[in-house]
Amino acid sequence: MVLRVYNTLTRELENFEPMVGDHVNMYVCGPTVYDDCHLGHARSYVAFDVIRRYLRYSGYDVKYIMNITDIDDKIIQRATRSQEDPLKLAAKFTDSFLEDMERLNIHSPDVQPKVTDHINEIINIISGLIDGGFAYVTSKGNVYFNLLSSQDKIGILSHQTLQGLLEGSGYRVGVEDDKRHQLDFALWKSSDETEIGWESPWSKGRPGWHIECTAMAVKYSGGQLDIHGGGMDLVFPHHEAEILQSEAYTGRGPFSKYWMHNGFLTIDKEKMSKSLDNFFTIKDVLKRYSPETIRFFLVYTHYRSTIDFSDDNLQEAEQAVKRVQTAFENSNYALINSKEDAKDHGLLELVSWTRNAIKSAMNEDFNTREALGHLFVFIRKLNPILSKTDLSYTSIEHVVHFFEEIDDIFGILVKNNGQERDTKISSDEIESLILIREQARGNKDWATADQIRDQLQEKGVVIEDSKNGTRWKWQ
RNA sequence: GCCGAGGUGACAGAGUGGCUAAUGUGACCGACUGCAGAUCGGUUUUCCGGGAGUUCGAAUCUUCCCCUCGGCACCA
Repeated sequence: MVLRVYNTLTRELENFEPMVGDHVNMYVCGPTVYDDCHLGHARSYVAFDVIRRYLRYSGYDVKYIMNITDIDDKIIQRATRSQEDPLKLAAKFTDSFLEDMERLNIHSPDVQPKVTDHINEIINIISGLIDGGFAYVTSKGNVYFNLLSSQDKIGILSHQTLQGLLEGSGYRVGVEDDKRHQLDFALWKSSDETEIGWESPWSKGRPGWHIECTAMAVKYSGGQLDIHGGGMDLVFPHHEAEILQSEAYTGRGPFSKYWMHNGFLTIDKEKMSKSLDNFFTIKDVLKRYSPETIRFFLVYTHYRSTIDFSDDNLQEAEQAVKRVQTAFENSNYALINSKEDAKDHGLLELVSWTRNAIKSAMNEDFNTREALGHLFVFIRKLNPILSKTDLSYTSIEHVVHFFEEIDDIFGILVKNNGQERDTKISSDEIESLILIREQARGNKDWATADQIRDQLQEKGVVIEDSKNGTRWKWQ
């Protein structure tokens, strides 16, 4: 089976072939840490987390790089307003971001560089660009990329002509008057006395918006990436600027072989964004839904499609993910009642069929929706088998491992089973109450049985009777 | 203006030339159960925006039209 990936560069599904063997250099644009991340960020980072996990699952040796932009005009503005040190503000929101990522079960990148740790690299690259005639310094100490030096690459990713770009940006003419061409973009911005800045050959200043990604991507990939990802809104100008300046600097192309972009998260069919002020932070949403529910909600739609945020959709996800988790719990429970050398009931074949179905779905540009559809079919067929009393240990164990295997890709099962609980009742007490209840049930003393069940319920213990006996779990 | 994505059942959302069009959620009915939970079956479901065309055959290809959303130097 061949993995196929949609490439924004060519607007086509292409067979995925890394530049060197099985090694994949993957770079995803991380956050600018001037505020808490909202659910739109989560959408992007979860999407690429799944892509990265699937690549690894498929046997690729993935180096996953995600930057943190911890200096930028927005950070400066925010810090000025709240009279904080910009770097401290950035550090605070970096911590907040990392906490969100962990809660959403997003694996840490292999490298997570910060812009402020790479000012020297940035300065060196800008110097290289100036020396090569790709950038120029102005009398104000700003450095701009000279767009006309790379005319053949303008519009390479956005698929726009220079003329089209000019028309679109027409009303913004004259914002910075020291540019030679209105589409030239800043590599270095000089800071005034009150603003934070670093010494450079041109001025005390700070990096422009796009250059930091070039600096870090080039440093950690060696110059060329296999995959560069990010939100759809970064295609232009951010990613296009990266291509121009990176290829100008390294003299090599392509800067990235595949460009992947995730679709937006909308709310009431409008893009969720800071500027529209219609966003929910990840922390807001985590107060109302479990991390697994949120992840499932995000993964249950193909990464390039738009997802609409609504309580209805979150509640659907909550129910759906519960179904998966219950099936996993029930499989673990079935393990207890299984026997050596008992019947397989077609489980091995079911697992292997499902694995293949999920792989073919994922190989088609990471079609998570279809893949999870296959998982649900698996669960529907699995459930009746789990209630059988003559199941083979080996087969059930296979099923349990299969859930874990698939979850390495999606990350939606509850992980913290061993978590200590703040409870007023011990497992032993629960077990003995269940035993008493069993006797009552044997005598058809339903009143006592129900009373015990209610008693346990009050302490957060859920009782479930089945053919294989009574089981309990924390609510 | 330029560029792009999309319109599939109650809702969400796959499928992109060929079995009665996945899957999830909801609602209703039934099975199982002392009851509950979990689960299973059935119904809602002959649902592919509209017209024309290509084809033995179209949700899928071509063309025209209608509608929605997004990008175009703040953005995941």
